[in-house]
Amino acid sequence: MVESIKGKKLNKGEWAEFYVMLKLLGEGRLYTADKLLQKNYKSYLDVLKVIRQEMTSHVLEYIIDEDKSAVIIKPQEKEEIWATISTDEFSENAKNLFDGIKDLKGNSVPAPDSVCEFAKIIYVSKPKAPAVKALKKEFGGKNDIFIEVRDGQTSIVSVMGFSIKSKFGHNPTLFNAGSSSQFLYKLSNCNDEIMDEFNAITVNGGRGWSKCKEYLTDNNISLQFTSTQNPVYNDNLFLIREPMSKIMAWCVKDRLIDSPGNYEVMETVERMTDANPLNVPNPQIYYEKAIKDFLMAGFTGMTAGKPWDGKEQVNGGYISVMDDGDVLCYHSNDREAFRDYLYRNTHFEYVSADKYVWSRIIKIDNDYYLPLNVSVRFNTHIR
DNA sequence: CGTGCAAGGACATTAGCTCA
DNA sequence: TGAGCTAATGTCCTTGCACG
Repeated sequence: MVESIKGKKLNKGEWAEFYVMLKLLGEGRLYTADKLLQKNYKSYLDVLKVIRQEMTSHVLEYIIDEDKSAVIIKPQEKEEIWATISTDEFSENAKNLFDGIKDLKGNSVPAPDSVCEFAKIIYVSKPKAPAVKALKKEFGGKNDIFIEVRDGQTSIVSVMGFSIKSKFGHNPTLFNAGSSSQFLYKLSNCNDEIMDEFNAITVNGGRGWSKCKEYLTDNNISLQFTSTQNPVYNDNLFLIREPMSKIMAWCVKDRLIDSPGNYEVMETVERMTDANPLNVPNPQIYYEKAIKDFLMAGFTGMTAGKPWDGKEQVNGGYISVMDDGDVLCYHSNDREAFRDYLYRNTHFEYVSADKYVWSRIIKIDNDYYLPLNVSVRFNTHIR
C-alpha cells in the first residue's frame, strides 16, 4: 500500500512541489507570468494531466476529465483505473496545505494531517517525488513535475517539464555553490608568511572575509584568474561558450573583492560591460547574452561538480508559487521573457567560506592561489 | 542490496550598517 | 542609539551515490 506522509518534515520549498500538483489538478489551468511575475490573464495552459513517478516500478497519470470535474488516477500504459476523485477535493487540499504551512517556522515542517490522509488516497508517499525518469532523461535537468498541457491560444498539446520555485519560503537558489565550484586566482606578492597570516584571519569565530579583503589591499596583493578548481566545472562552462569561465571568474572576483556593493547580476554585468575584460567588439550585447546563457544552464540543471551534457529542456519552463499561493509559470513560448526575468532578478551571493572550501590561500608548485566561490540566488523583490 | 557519507538546498542566526 | 535592514556565516535535513 501507500506509505503515509504523516509526520514527514520537509522545507517549504519542497512542500511547494506537492502543493503545485494539488493546485494544478484542482484548477486545471496554469496561467503564465509576465516580465514582472504578474499573472497574465490572457495567456494560460490547460492542464490535461500530471505525470508522476513514485516508485521505479510504475508511472502514474493524474488525468483531468473533460468537464474538469474529476481527476482519474491510473498507471501509464494500463487501462485500469485506481481512483477517481473530484477536482474540488484537490483544490481544497491544496488550500489546506498552503494555509497549514505558510506561517510555520523551522528548517522543516509537517503538513496538516488531513492533507496527509489525502496524499494517501491519491497514491502519494513522497511529496517530493522524483519526476518521471524517462522524461527526465529526455528533458534533462531539474524538472520537478511533468504536465501534459494544451496551450489556450494554439490548442497544441504537449508534455512539459517544469521546475518549481516558491516565493513563500525563502528565495530559492538558481546556481548553488558547491565544494567544486571554486575559481582559482593566482596571487602576486605572496609568500609563506603572508599565506599563513592570511589563512589565520578570523573574526568572531567566522572567516571574517572583509578583514581578509583588507589584508589583500594592504599588502598589495592582486589576483589573476587561472582556472576553476574542478576541471569538470571548467568543461561545463566551456560548453556554454569558450571564455565562459573567464566571464564568471570576473563576476566572482567582482562580487567578493572589487564590487562597490551592488551584487545584482544585472548591475554586475553592466560593470563588466564597461570594463570589457575580454575586449570583445560588442560588449553591451556579448556579456549580457553570455550570463543569460549561464543562468539558463544553471536553471536547467548544470552544476559545477557533475559533467553536463549541455541539454536544456526545449519545452517546459518554470513554475513559481507566489506568496499568496497563486501558481504561475513561464514556458518555452516566453523564453526571452524568462531569460530576462532571470537576468534581472538574481544576484551573486556570498556563501560560507568554511562550508564551501574557499578563501584560504593554497600553494601549488611554489605559486600561491586563492579560491573564491559564490552562489546565484533569486532576489526578494521582483523588478 | 543495504549503508554511510558527502553533496545539495533551504533556513536560522549573528553581525554590521544606516538613518531617523 | 536602537529599529530595521542587508550581509555574512553556520545549521539542519534529505537525497544521491559510491562502496562493500
